Amino acid sequence: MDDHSDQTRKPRADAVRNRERVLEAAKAVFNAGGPEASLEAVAKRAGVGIGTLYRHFPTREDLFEAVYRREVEQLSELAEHLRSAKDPVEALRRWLQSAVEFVATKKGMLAALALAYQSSSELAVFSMDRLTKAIGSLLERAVAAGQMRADIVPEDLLRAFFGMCYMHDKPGWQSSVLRLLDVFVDGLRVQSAAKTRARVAKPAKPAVKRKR
Amino acid sequence: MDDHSDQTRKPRADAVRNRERVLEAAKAVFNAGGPEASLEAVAKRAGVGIGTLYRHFPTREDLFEAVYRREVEQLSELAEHLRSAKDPVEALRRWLQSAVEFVATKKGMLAALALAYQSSSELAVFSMDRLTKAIGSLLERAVAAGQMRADIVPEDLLRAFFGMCYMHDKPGWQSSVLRLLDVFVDGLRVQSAAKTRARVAKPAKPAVKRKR
Amino acid sequence: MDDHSDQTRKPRADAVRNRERVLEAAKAVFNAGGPEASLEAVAKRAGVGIGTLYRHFPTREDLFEAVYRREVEQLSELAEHLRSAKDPVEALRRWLQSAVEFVATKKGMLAALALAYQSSSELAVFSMDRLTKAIGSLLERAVAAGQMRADIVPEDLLRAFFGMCYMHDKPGWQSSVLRLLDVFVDGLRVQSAAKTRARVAKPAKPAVKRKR
Amino acid sequence: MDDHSDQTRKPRADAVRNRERVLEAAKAVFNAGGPEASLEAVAKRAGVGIGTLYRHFPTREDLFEAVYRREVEQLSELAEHLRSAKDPVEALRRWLQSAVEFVATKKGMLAALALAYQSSSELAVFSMDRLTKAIGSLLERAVAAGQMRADIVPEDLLRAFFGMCYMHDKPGWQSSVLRLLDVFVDGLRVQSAAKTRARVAKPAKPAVKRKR
DNA sequence: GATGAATGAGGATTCATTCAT
DNA sequence: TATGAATGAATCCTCATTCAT
Repeated sequence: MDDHSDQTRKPRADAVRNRERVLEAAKAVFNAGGPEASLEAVAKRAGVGIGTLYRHFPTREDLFEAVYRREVEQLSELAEHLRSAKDPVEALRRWLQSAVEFVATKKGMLAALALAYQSSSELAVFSMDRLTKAIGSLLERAVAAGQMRADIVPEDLLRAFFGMCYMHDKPGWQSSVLRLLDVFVDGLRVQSAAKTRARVAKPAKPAVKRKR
Repeated sequence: MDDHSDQTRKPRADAVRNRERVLEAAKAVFNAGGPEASLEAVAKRAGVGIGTLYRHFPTREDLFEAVYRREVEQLSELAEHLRSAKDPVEALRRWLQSAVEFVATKKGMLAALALAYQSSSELAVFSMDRLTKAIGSLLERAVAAGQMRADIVPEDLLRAFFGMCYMHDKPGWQSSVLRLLDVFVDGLRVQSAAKTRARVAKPAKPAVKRKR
Repeated sequence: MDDHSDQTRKPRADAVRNRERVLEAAKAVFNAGGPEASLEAVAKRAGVGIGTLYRHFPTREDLFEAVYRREVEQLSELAEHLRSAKDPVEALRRWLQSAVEFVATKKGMLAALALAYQSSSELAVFSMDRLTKAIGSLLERAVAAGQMRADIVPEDLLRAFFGMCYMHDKPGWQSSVLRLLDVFVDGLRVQSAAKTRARVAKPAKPAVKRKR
Repeated sequence: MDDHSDQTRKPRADAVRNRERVLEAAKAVFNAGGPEASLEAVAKRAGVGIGTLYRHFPTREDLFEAVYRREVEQLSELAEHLRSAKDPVEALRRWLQSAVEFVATKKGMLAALALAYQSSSELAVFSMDRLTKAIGSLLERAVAAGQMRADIVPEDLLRAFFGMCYMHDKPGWQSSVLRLLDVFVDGLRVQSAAKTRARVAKPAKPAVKRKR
């Protein structure tokens, strides 16, 4: 085959390395300085020229995309694993807890979530969609099982989670958020048998009604 | 005291007027463009020279301070009014609800809260202190009455409230936040059969009354 | 009257000076480096900060405008003076000669003319219009007097003049252009019967054959 | 001669092909975007890597050279053909007319001519030399035949021609230039006494006919 | 006190050119 | 040889901030 028809020749080793470096640097820098951070700072931290950064990611959005998309996917996959858990309420609780961990580790996560709420870029739409579906599937199960109130939509939960995590600067924020999520999930539970009965007396199963 | 030694003599009329104008403009501009907004934009909107703005508020922080401090105080005072309410849990719930309203109206509020969490400026310290005390007093009563879990500190609540409000861009955010706060307060309640019964028994509609 | 209502307070002395400096520098720099020249080079040559340049002329076009508009007007006025000359052909010849001088002195002129032909900015339209009218009035008189061929429009003349001047780099270009314009005006003259006859006598029709 | 010492051995087939591609692309790109056009744009259009372009043409000038030299030669050869024409004045007129056509078709021509005047690169020197000789030979004949004024040098003519063509953007530029060249050649003709007399004779007001 | 001019640092972006593969 | 990645200089433009009037 002719060289010219070979569209995807082996990517050059240094190119791959640099791409990776830039991504790493971008995570760190966007984290520290927010999404407005200087691209030159990213390049410098990555140890590459600014031109190299631009070659790999022609626009700021492209860089965002590359940094955050995978993180969103991982969080989404986590939800899928948890769908097989026995207790649906606990599954949701665990997802939220794991998500906190996730945010703590791969901090870029937060920016991705913020993006999902604030912007309307392609990435934001993707993120919102993906996460909404992830939480939605967990929520739905719990509601269908009659263990959770039906008036909370996935977007609400996403907002709550995101919001609680958002200010993750102060030391100890993790335990604070974990406490809050705990309270929150408690609030979501359909309350005690008596309560439940009372509520069951009413129509019940409104979950199906949601547009889903 | 002699007039000449009086440091704060009659402030010139136009100076007062300009100060007010700048404050108004700053609220509007920071609201629209975030706290990074251009100070020249503020001056222009206020109809004064940039130099005038700087005379009144030598640093960006000073301007923030002047814009937001009063808003924080108002929110704090609200808590004091609610201390006299009968049901301490409902008092807290109502404070949170009112705070949402507050944020919806005087949007600068959010910036003030964000500041409280993120920065460590004088204003931030002041805000944090003030709001923590406000929420703390409500929380304390409810805990003391045995109606609320004791493992949540005021800072947690502040974070939860702030976080939930933070993404106030999408239309309908208010009702979303109100739903979430409702769930949250439910989660805060000490769960006892008696209480539950009581709830069902009594009219107890404050939360239910909202359109939900 | 209140300061606020005084829209055009006396322009600050240094501001005026700087504006003038920038204009001077711009003329020189655009001349040397063409219209693509760096604005920072202009600022540097003017001895002002780049910000100052931008304050006075927010866009590159604004600067062009300020630099060239007046030159075009002067050239136009020259045509008006010449309308009162006795011999219309000589008036046109003199205008062209003076224009060469003009170009030699205020070299920015050339750029203005180039602009008139190439771009379609407001300035270009203005220039084209103004110069077309200027030449047109001279041309018209000569044609009306039966001393000049009628198949040449002002735009043609403008192009000829502009073109001949365009390469004004080599030493001695002025005399070259003056010679050429002389030839050109000769060619514009209505040719006597005798000459015409002579020409017709010979075969020599290639030029006549063209659509003309 | 030994194959090994032969500096210009079989040029690799693809190398030849690429060279040609680059040249074609360069013509097109320089035409569209002027001589400042991006070399990467050229490479992209040629479908080769930027490195390949540089291998074939180490400097921008080299590329210019390769693109334009042949065009200049063609124009020069045209002059030689016309030397055998009967009427020397008409020969010159026809050369100029053909040159306009040439410029219209192979637009790169203009750039070559511009180069000849503005720069002093090797190519410019070559072009200037070649074209000066070409025009010079035609001019000389006409002057020698007593049909043309003797005070115009080849460089003058070149300048006139080049200048008139230079702004070849507007639609209809060709006919405008052809008209102008016609006038110009008329002006070059040696004028006779008889001619002048005749001129005064006619009153002629065709001026009114122009659209004005 | 008010004004707005001046300044320059900072950050985005584009390309010519060199070099590793 | 061909490729395209890497580099950084050059330029544009925006503001925060200081100062002359």
